[in-house]
Amino acid sequence: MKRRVARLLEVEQIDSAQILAVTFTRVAAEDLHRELVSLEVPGAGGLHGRTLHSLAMSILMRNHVLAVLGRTPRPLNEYELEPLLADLGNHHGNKHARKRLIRAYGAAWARLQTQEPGFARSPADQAFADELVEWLTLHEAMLMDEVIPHLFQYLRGNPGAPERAEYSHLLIDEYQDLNRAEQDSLQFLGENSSICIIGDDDQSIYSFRHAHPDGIRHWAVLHPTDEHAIAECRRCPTTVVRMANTLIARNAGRLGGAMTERAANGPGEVVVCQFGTAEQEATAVATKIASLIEAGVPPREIIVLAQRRTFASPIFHRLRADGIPTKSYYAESALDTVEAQERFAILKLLLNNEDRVALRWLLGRGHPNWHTNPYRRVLEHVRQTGTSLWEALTSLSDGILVIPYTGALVDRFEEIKAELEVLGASADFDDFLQQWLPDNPETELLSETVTLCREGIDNPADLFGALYDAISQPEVPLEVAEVRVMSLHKSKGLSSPYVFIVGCVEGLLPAQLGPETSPEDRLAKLQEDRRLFYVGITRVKSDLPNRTGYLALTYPQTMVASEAFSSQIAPVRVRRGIAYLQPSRFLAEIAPHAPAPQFNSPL
DNA sequence: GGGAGAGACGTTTTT
DNA sequence: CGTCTCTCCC
Repeated sequence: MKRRVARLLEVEQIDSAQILAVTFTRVAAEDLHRELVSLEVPGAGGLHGRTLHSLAMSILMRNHVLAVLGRTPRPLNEYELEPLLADLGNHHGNKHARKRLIRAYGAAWARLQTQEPGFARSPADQAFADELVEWLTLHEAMLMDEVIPHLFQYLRGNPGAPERAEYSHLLIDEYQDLNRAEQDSLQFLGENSSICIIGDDDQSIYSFRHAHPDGIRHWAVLHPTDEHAIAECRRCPTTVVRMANTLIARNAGRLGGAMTERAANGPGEVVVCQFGTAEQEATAVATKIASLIEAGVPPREIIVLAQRRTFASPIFHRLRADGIPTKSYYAESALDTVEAQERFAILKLLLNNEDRVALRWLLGRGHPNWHTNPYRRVLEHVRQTGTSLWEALTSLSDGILVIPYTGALVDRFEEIKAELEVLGASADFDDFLQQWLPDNPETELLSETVTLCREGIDNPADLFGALYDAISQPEVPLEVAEVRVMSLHKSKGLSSPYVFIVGCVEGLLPAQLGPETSPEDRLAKLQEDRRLFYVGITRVKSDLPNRTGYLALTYPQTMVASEAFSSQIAPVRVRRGIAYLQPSRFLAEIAPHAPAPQFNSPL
């Protein structure tokens, strides 16, 4: 991608404004920009990689699309989904089903690669969408996921949109991770351009957001294409390439064939080891990492991949305890506790009484059903009279307005209002901070974030802005110095000379599926999990001349049953609180090229 | 609105 | 296995 951009700029003399480079993540976008700058090609520094979401948002804002629809670009925080889900009511199915519907709506209802995006596929879907949009409109907010459906509708409905003719060259990275709505939106943006897509169907691992490998597989069938296959695996040791080839060969409909080994990389070292318990597994991994570091391996060259937090945490804590610099990518968000969420909501409401989502969250907080019924009554009044939520509640509180069965809600409102008054009366910013966020172990992470971004800030509005950015768009350091502990999903795009994959057990890799899952879905998910494992093992890098690459695949025989259940790992059987596990079938699949498994031995 | 009891759920993840 | 969610009833 980088080299193509360089060629367009340098050889073909294309204006950088005519080139659109789209990436899946913010990190990839920053990465691309950094690489382009380092190329020292004239104009390359002016080209920024963009995520599809940021591009969508700027197109929608530029064209006042949301304003015309009566929508407000106030994004919902993750935790603010709770009252929304409660208010939507269970005639749409249980909470789980409602979440799934929100996700499908965010994919513009194209759940499958073969489905055309843009319209609900059933009256039930449509009814759900109507209710969802009504709630969001009334609460003057939107879901992050709505950006794509809105972009798609805008581009489809406006054949004359300037954006459809803005670019002469489109470059799209990680194409296999895009769902149909995203693919089709990009198709509109590039309808008069040369399009270059980059991706690997064997690394498609985002079906939960309705991205399927068939998207990239069908590309060349639908568009005249000049294909460039990259067959040689330049990164991995030869043993790993062989393992990966036999593994992925079991998947159907693949675009490419086997990867070619690069003999110069050397065979590498692969270890497969079973442990009696998950605890022993964690200890062995941590011990091996400690000895590697002892031997002079820089911590940043070691990654530990765990598909569940429950496998990641003990290793992370053990390494930390040993004084080894370690970073967990499962790290908690500052808004993980209800207490922190409440502080954040109070701040939002203090800055804007009309922040209806914050107010709705605060009104329902702590109640099993979020006070759905009384809230619905108040909302009905707001809807009919066109007053604001804050005004309606103030009138109720003052007794000017009477709505039956809303007593508990009004009591709660008065508490909130009283707290806002106290905060509004604080003497100065320090006093305000003390009042707003008193010391509390439950809000410790939020306090830390406040400390981090407090510099130069002397009012609540700026504090909120800085906090919001710090929480929703955390800085990703370009250079890490630590051992990294992360999920297989997060590891995509990384490579490292030392890779540990822990918890390689059946029921996790591949994952357990619900009893209702259809045979086709089962097969599709099995193949996706196989790709996930494939992504994991191919993170190993031969870093010659020093290192030929090390991969450890480990799995426990038993683990604490409650942990297995709470992290959706299907045990073979459970006895006295202990879950018994079987090795991942993927280990059997790579067996022809992998070493024989060891038991309880040092790695 | 609250309590009791039955039943479902829990994960990975991007913007 | 432990907790949350849902339904039913008062």
